[in-house]
Amino acid sequence: MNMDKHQIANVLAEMAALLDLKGENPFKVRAYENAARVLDGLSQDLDHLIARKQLTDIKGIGANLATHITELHAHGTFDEYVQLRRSIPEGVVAMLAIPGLGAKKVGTLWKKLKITTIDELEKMCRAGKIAKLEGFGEKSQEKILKGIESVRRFSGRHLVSEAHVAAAALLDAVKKCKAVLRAEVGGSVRRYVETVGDIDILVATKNPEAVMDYFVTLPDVTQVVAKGATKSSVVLSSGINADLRAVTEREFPFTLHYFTGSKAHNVAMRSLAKQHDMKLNEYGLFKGKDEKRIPCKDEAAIFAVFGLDFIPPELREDMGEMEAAAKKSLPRLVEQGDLKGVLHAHTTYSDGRASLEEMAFAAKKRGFAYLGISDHSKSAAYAGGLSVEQIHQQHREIDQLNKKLTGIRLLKGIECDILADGSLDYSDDILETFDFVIASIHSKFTMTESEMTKRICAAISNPHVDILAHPTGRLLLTRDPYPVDMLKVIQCAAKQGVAIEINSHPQRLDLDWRWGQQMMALGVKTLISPDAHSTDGLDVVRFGIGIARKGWFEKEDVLNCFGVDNLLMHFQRHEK
DNA sequence: GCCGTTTTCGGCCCGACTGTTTTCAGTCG
Repeated sequence: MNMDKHQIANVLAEMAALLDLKGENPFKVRAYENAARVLDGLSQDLDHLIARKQLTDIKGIGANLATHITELHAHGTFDEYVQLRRSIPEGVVAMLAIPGLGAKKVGTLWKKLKITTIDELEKMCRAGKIAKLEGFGEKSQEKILKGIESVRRFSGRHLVSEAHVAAAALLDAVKKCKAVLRAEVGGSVRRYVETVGDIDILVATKNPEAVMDYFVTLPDVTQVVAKGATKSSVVLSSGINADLRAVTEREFPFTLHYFTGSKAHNVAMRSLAKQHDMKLNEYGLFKGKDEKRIPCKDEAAIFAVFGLDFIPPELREDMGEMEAAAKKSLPRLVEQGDLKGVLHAHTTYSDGRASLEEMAFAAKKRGFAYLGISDHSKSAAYAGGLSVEQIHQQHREIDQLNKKLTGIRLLKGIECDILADGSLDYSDDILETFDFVIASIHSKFTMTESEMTKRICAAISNPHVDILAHPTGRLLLTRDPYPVDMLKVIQCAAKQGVAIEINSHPQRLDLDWRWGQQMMALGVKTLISPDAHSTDGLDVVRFGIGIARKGWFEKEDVLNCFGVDNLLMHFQRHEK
């Protein structure tokens, strides 16, 4: 079986966990974790690298991992992996997901009490057997039970959209504490990762004790996991975990940087500091043997010490941002204010809840100069897809509204289903009548990767198609993406001059931002679209902006940062 | 496991909090 890089990354990450459980050298464990992360974010063609034996050119992949990756790519497995898996039950690996349990403790539970599933662990806790185990106690037992509950209830991850709302509310609440001088949200929320495990709040204060007392007694806190002098950890009513760190004002920029991460970015920064004979931690930057403190008033000053431009939080994934910052070639990331309009909105003509006119007003109210309507096409029967007659009717209504309305222009579009064979839902003479055509998949997800890739490439090769929407079909925390060779799709989009959407729906956030740099290298544009099914649905573009920034996109790469004339010209030129 | 303009061997980021211990290992970020 042939594995793609994400499947291989999953195996390597599992290897890391298995090795950890075996008590292997922690640096070996880290090497596997690191390789998994690198592969997940790899923009080059893996087949190509393997064929040319260039895997070891990638930082973090040496001779051994290159062999394993090559083996996985060709056969879907390798000897050491098979043996390790055979020696450790699946349920034991699953126990690692329980907060408070790491490899060492899980190893003890497994070896001493022969526990191999989370269910068994729960029974043993309830029977009071865990508390008697050496190194454990009553509190550990309690904590494990709570941990099991949280794993089951929330599987530990949350959509960044939900986390953002919760984090903003929490930050507001924290700022109301008189002892708080400065406060910011850090962590994966600040980096805009599509799903997050918890919320990190960083605070500057002269009185950390007062801040901690205040924090753990906020009304939204349902459980206090830990409370210390500078760090506390709680569970909010939404089920999201939140951590708070309190430091001095002098330390704050370093704390904010450190707790924004990512882990990989921090490791890179600390290594860089070390090369400069400095030490970087969450409290400061220190030079030489006598650890002379180097003051920095903000994050930009920290980067500047190493000759780096300020790296926006979204880019801090150790995916080339350090090199770009050193070369002064970081992108000027797109901002919400750059959006001139939006495309991809539904109305009552198909499955939207608002009329054309209501959507037009809502878009205008949000400061957009144009709104591209794209209801579902006819085969999307479940969503009230439009018949040819309904299309004509909608176009007449749009023409009338455009005469009547000021300050907003409606564009005629369609979200056209890509059928199983890669053909589109309407004939060419119908497709020609739209200002723009979005193509997307809503059915027949179970195809092989090569079939699906062929299907999508066929669809976007139709000269009427301007945009490919939600290219992987994923629903975060709910449905995996369908199998598709994104690199081939991007190459095909480049050839056809087709843009690939960043769908801003909180559950989609699809395109995956990890493809951004590759898209821009090939000159493929994107579209930050709301996929709105109501007037409020227009507001989600702010999540799409976050993902676009994370993907290194600049406003020049984003179609709806174009003025309406340029946009229409772009679509027309592309059809010729 | 990986890596190298000090090194092909000996490093590999660093600190807080907890619980179970009487000085520290494990976990987490």
